[in-house]
Amino acid sequence: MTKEITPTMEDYLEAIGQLGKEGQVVRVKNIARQLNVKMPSVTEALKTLAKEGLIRHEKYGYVELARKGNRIAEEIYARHRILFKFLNQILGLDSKTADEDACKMEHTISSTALEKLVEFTKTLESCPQRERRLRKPD
Amino acid sequence: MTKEITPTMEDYLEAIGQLGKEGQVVRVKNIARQLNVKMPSVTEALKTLAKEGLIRHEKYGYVELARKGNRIAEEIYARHRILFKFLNQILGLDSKTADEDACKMEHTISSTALEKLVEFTKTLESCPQRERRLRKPD
DNA sequence: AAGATATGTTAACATGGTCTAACAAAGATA
DNA sequence: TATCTTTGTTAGACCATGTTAACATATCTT
Repeated sequence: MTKEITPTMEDYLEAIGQLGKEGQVVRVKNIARQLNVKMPSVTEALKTLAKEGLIRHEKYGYVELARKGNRIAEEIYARHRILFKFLNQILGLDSKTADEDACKMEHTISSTALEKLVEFTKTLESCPQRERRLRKPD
Repeated sequence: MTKEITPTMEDYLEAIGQLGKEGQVVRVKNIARQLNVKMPSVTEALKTLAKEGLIRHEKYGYVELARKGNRIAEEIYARHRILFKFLNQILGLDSKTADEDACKMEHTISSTALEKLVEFTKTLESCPQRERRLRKPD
């Protein structure tokens, strides 16, 4: 166990986390819609995630994150937010594109880079003459 | 033709471009070493690329980028440089990590984000009080 | 030119992710 | 409760990418 988890599986965990957070019941159908895949793909993925102990899921039932899965989901989502903020607020990218880009980059950027990015963003925000860059993103 | 090209194929084109630029003869073995894969994977990839008209390659012979393949290789490499510069010089990431991260992100970041990043980097470079951030990266 | 070495290719297989079509279970409603 | 609708699963296919092992060609050295 504790195999390497793939970007795709990270996406599934993140989606499950998001849906759960929105108070919705987490069902195969919702996950499928969220990730733009068909239901059989979800079923398949859930099998994998359950095997790794990252979620709980019984046939025809709801889906829940296990402790470990939740940790990963949170982590990925945090990455997403950091990237989104940078792309949208600092670079001034429109929010749709910023979100799409964040979705892809959140799986590949190194932790070190991410830390630097947080630090950097913080510095910029407290920089008196940031207005040139920080004008309304969308 | 003009099918969607995958990140993996982009990597092959980029590697071929790099090796060519270094004056080296481009051979299967070199590409394999560069990309950390075995030779049969390269052979396979070259077949795909040739079918798409992106490279020229005859059995047991050298490899050359076709016009279209070269265009893509250059494009990807340009993305790489932009990302590397930002990660290394602006964020202060060590050059090894910056290179690795750039390698992955170069395939996924949107053109719009990339343009903004160039602009942003330029602005920062001409910013009088950038020294806090632009201290020796490695 | 002959044989040894280096390089390249093919074949067979594995993995991960997706899909469609067909079937199964659950839930809603008459 | 019997049936219809919605949701979920299974089976089977496909594509992209990679591997190892075996074979083929080229190149080098004598």
